Amino acid sequence: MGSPHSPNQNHLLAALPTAEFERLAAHLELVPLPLGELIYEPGEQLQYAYFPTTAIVSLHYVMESGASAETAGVGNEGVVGIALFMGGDTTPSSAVVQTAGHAYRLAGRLLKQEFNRAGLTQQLMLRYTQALLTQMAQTAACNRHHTVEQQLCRWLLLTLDRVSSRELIITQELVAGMLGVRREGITEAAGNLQREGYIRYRRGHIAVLQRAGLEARACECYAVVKTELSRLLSDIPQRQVAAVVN
Amino acid sequence: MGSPHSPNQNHLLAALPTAEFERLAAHLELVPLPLGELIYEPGEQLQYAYFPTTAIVSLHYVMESGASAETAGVGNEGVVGIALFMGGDTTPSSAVVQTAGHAYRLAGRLLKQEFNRAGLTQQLMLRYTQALLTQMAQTAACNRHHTVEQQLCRWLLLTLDRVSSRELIITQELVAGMLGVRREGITEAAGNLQREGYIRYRRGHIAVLQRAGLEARACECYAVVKTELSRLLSDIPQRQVAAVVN
DNA sequence: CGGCTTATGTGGGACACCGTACAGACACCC
DNA sequence: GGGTGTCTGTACGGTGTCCCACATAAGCCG
Repeated sequence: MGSPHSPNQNHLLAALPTAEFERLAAHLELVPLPLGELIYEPGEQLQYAYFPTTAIVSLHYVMESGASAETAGVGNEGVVGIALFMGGDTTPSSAVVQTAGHAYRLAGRLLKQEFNRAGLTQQLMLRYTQALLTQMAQTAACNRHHTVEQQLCRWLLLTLDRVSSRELIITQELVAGMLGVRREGITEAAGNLQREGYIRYRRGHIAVLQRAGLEARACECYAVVKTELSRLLSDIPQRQVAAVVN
Repeated sequence: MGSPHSPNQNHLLAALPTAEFERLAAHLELVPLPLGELIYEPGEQLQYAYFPTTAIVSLHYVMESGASAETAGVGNEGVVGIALFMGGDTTPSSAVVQTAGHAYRLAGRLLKQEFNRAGLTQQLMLRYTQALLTQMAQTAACNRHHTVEQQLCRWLLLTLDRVSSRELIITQELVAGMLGVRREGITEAAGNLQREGYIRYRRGHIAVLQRAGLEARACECYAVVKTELSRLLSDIPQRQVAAVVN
């Protein structure tokens, strides 16, 4: 079978009540997001919100020195472009595609319109935003106190949760860029994890063999982010539609 | 003269249109916030939102190891307890009074009610939340890349902007706790700044003599947070009223 | 298949920060 | 006014990460 795309692959869209979803559905546009694509730059007026299905987008800040750091990631659990309904219309950070895939995009005006109807869409967007806030706060604490290896484990787990496969297509160089550390630091940490048999990698590919191993090595931050996300969004019933198998 | 408290000392409350302010005013309760008071703990169901006037509250996360780090600070520019209207009702972080002073507190139910009227209160709260998000994202990047001295300068400036005096009442030990670094690191950095003549300190007091010096030594993060806050909130007209003496 | 680009592995020296330990000094309170 | 608890200054070795340089190897493409 091919790859039947559906908005329901995005958890937020899948959770919208039928009436609200119907209003948006016609305007959802499936777009491919190639690795490295810049979705928005600092200060740029956002035009669209993106609901990733298979793609993963990294929100990160680039410093004057050129150094950068990811502050949060967005996959099929969320939406890129919260500034649209929060009222700022832009942010000082940028959004870059970290894992190639697809997303449904929606004109900012329409999302804002639906948000202002104060229905479940609004509630969902606000709750997701709070989860994002937690992710950023946790990243801040994690950057302060945890080792590169712990952070790598956290990052791998969070990324893994957003893709259907157990293999990530990304180079160590790019991972280093995400975490804001040296490439060699990733090489060393990944080497340790491979020696333990938790992962196996080759040029541009990282396969996770033992999730449990990574979870044991990761810092608490992974669990905190994960738990908070499900706490905030899980009690909202998913609109049940024929499950789309990918 | 004494110290005439007024809700208008808090920028958010001061920006509410008359009608909306009037609905809340009767329920605003002035409370003293002593240094170190725990406003809420991780996972605790919030009861009140706090609008600081002279107090400063630190949002921070305490790790399993006992180490901790501030993820954002809230002073007279903001509100403590955004989880109330974001829908989560609680957060994994805690809120502690970093500078003693006062705040107006408001029952969570009432804030949420007013928020749901979808007037300017909602818009203000959302915009402030976005500013808070930026602050957390910036803290994450800052923790990754900048030195203790740079971060101390950023922290001093942000704190200074929230108080009326140029002197902060806080020990180096507590500052270290905020930034999540060793106390000795602060001693050393503060020593440098004092030698340059930018600040002068004695047990539990830090006086800023040359703001410009601190600004030159601080990382860009201070300016980013500051600029974003004013971008998001400055274009909202402040309600001009006769100062209310309480 | 052979060459070239790009990713990964390794090592050495530098530096910032940590952990610990302890000495001095200030401010408060009895 | 003297004791006492707390805050601040200083020093030491240890460690994690950075910066730089270069070796090796994998995959792509002609």
